[in-house]
Amino acid sequence: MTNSASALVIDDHPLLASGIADFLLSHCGFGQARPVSSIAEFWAILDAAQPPSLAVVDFWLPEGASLPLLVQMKRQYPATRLLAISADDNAAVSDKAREAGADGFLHKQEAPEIFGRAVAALLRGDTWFRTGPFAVAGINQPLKELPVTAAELGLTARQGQVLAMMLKGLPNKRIALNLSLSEQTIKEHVTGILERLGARNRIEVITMLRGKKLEGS
Amino acid sequence: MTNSASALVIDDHPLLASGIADFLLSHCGFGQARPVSSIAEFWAILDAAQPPSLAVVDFWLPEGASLPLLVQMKRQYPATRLLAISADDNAAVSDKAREAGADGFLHKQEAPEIFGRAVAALLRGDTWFRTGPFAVAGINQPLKELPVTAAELGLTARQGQVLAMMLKGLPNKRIALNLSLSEQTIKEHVTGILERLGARNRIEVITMLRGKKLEGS
DNA sequence: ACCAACACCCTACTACGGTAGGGTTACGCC
DNA sequence: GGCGTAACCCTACCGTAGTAGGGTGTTGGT
Repeated sequence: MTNSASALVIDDHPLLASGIADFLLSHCGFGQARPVSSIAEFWAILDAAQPPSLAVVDFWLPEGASLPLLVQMKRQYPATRLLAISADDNAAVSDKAREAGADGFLHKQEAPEIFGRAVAALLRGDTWFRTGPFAVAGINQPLKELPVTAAELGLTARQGQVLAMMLKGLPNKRIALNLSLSEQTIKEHVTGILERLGARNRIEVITMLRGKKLEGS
Repeated sequence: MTNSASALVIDDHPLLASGIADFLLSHCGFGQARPVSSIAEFWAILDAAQPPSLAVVDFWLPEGASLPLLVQMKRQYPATRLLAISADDNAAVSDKAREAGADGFLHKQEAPEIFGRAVAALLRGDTWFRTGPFAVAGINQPLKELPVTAAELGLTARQGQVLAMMLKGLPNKRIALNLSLSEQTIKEHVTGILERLGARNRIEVITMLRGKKLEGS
């Protein structure tokens, strides 16, 4: 074919967008591959030029902008193949992308070889979504959690242990059993934790420490 | 200088590692820049060759492996400059990296130009950590949250509204005020939600839906 | 020897969360 | 019309969460 494929790669990490664009040029036979890192730039290029054969879209664009972007792309440029990419291995993310109109989805941590195969599949008109044991995974995938020590929060060792179980959603009674203490003692530790963290109840603590994980389980 | 700099780039996203390595070669005057995407490969290369001038380390390596990696690198190859990179703009992450021995830290979404400046600073022997208003930001940064609709969870519209406030940590009384309903009605909606999601209490719901965000605020 | 901090125990109380049972209105469907 | 469902209200009950107040023993610092 004389007409080589063109691509637009949008990711808020410019280095990754460049890396992918380079890969498309050097390994996938693309004649043009342009990396962009902002939504505005993305639409500006589309307005000014021919729609590309392929658009690679980061799923986690700031403010959840990727889903509406996919929807609008599908509506406005149905000929452009849409490949969504994401850093986390969550089946729900893949489903969301497909619902929004993506023709394919894969993880950023895939080997370049796999990436190339997915791109080829999309250009052929096929789709590319993982199925199998992976897709069964339910609501909750291991999220990345920043480790925090009890000391960093100004808590004693015991309070740290109690807090760790609180964050798992355990009620006082079960925490007491786990630590072989009376429920009352747990309540006092909880009161201490609330005071220290400036929370009114355990629920505020949980929402406040979302995404953190106490060191030592 | 006749001796050009060498680098080792570790990131579990091969395309990003390659992108960064290419950038070091083409824009930062590096004579060698090797991308790797697994810990094992990383140490294997270090064992077999001269320690590089620079190691670029993704903060969110699987299983939280990056912090121990930084610590051991600092101990074993103190001459190698360590640059940690991360996708999220959380001050706590930067602090953690510094504590673990990194000489610099920056976000993946930084412009390549900034990235180049940070690399240059590290090679000079300087450090590179952001300070300023950014660093003041406390415990919680906006996390990426996968949007979910009430319908997807099998909930009615009202239950969805109640659930959204539950996930913010609001008590029934305040939810009732916000919706101009009696507290009792809220309790019934909560009971319905618990039943539908198979949870025993609201805390289980919150931990179960960690990282999700109900659509429509 | 003394004091402060921590950890542990107790009783007693208030407030919030959640369930059960019973009742009203409004909407859409067969 | 009759039916189901969702939404709204009420009283009543029970279990958990959290506070207050008072007590014991241990540890580490001055």
